Amino acid sequence: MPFAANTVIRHEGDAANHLYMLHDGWVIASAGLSDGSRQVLKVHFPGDVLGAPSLPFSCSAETLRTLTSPVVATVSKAGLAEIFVSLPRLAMLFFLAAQEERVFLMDRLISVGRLRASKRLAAFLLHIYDRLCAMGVSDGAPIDLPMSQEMIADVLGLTTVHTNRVFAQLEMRGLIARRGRIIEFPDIMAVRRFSGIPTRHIVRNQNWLPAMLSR
Amino acid sequence: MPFAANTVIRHEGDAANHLYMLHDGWVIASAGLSDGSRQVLKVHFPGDVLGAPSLPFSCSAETLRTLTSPVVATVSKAGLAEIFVSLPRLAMLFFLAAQEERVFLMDRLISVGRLRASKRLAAFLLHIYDRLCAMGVSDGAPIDLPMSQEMIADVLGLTTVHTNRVFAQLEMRGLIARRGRIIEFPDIMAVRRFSGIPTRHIVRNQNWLPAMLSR
DNA sequence: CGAGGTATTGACACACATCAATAGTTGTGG
DNA sequence: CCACAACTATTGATGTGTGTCAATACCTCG
Repeated sequence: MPFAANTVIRHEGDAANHLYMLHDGWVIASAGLSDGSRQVLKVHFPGDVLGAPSLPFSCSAETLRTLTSPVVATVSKAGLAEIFVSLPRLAMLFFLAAQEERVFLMDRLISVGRLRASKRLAAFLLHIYDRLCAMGVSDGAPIDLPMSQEMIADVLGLTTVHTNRVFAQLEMRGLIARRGRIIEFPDIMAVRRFSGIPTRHIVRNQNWLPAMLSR
Repeated sequence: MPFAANTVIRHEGDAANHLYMLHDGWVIASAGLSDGSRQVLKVHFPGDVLGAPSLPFSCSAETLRTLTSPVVATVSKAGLAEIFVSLPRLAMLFFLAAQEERVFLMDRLISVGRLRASKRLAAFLLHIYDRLCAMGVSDGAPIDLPMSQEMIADVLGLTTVHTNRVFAQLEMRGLIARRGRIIEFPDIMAVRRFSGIPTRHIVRNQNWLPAMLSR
C-alpha cells in the first residue's frame, strides 16, 4: 500500500488494530505533549515493523508519519498470532527485532539523558549512518537525511535554534560536512569516538534459534 | 537463585548467554559512559524478564545490579527457543512484554527529552506507583523506594543536587509527602495531570492471542 | 513573483550543573 | 554500646548550556 509523503499513517490514541511492514521509504514515530512539544521516538527504514509497541495497549502510543513516499503492508493481529503458531523461527526473529529496538531506545535515552547537545547530534547521525550501512545503502558515502532541522531537534530533545547551532559546531570541528541535507563524515571513527555511545554488534542467524522449517 | 543486595548480576560488555526471570526483589538496569556518568534504563520488579535486550547482540548492553536481595531464575537461549517452538501463546506474551517495555522506554525518552525536572520526577514516581499498583502491592498506599537520590538522578538524567531540590519542590507544591524514602501521594490525580505523560492502559488476555494449549 | 516553509544569526533569560560545605544516617568493628 | 567511617541528604553560591524571542536570509514551489 503506497502513501504520500508527510501523511499520518496512524495517530497516537487511535485504535491499534494492526501492524505495518515498511517495504520502502522513511517513516517517523513520534509522540506529542499537551504543551505542543513533540518527541520523535524512532526513524523507521525499509524492513522495519511499524506500530508493534502499541499492541499490548488499548490505543496507539505513537503517531506514524511518512517522510518520503513509503510502501507499507498491513498485518492483522490474527496474522501475527498465526505466525507465532506456525513459524516459530520467524516469531523468534520478530522477538529479537523488538529487543534490538529496545537497545536503540536505551541508547537514545543515554544520549538525551547524559550527553551534551553536540554529542547527542553526533550519536544520532552515526546511528542513522550505521543503519544505512547495514542496509547496504551507504558505506562511507554521504547520507541524505530527508528531515528538517526541526524534526531532528524533536529527535534530540532540543530546540530548532540550538540544533542549528550544534550542526554548525560539528561542521567547524570538521566532524561533518554539509551540502543542504546531505551529510558527509570525513572521519567516521572520530565521530564515533566523539559521540560516546558504544558501537553495537548485532549477531544474525544465531545457532540457538529454532530451525527454519519446524513442522 | 538468591542474590545479595547491591550486587552486579551481569555487567555491560559481558557475554549475554541467558535471560533471567526476576521472582522477588528489585533490580536496576543501567549503562555507564566513559566520563563516569551513568543512565538508569529500567527499574525491574518481580515478574520482569531481565537481560532480554542484549539477546541480539554479541555482548550485554546493560548492567544488571540488585537493589534489594532478589530471587532470580536463569533461562538459557535454548530454553527460550524451546518456548517459541512448543508454547506459542507464552512466546506471544514474551513478545508483548517486550513491546510494553518499548513503550515505557518511549515514555522515559519523552520525559527526559521534553519535560522539565519537576515533571520528570513526578512522571517517574507515578510510573513506579502504577506498576506497584498493577502488582497489587500498593493501591493508594505510600510507596517505599529502595533507591538513593543519586540513583533516581541517574534515572532522570539529572544531578544528585538538582534531584534533591526537585524533591523539595514537589513536596512544597503538595504533590508528594516524604518520610525518608517512603513517598506518599496526597492527590494522585494532581500528580498525573502535572506529569504530562498519558496514562497507558494495558489490555490483558487479548482474544486474538494463540490458544493456551495449541498442540 | 509572491508565499510559506526552512535555515541562520543575535541578544538575553533561565533551568540545571558545578563546586563546596554541613548535617544526617547507616553500618561496622572494637 | 559506643566510635568512627562511609554513604546519603540538604543547602548555598556561582557558572554555563540550552531555551526563548526576534529578525533576516534562503529556498522551493505554486
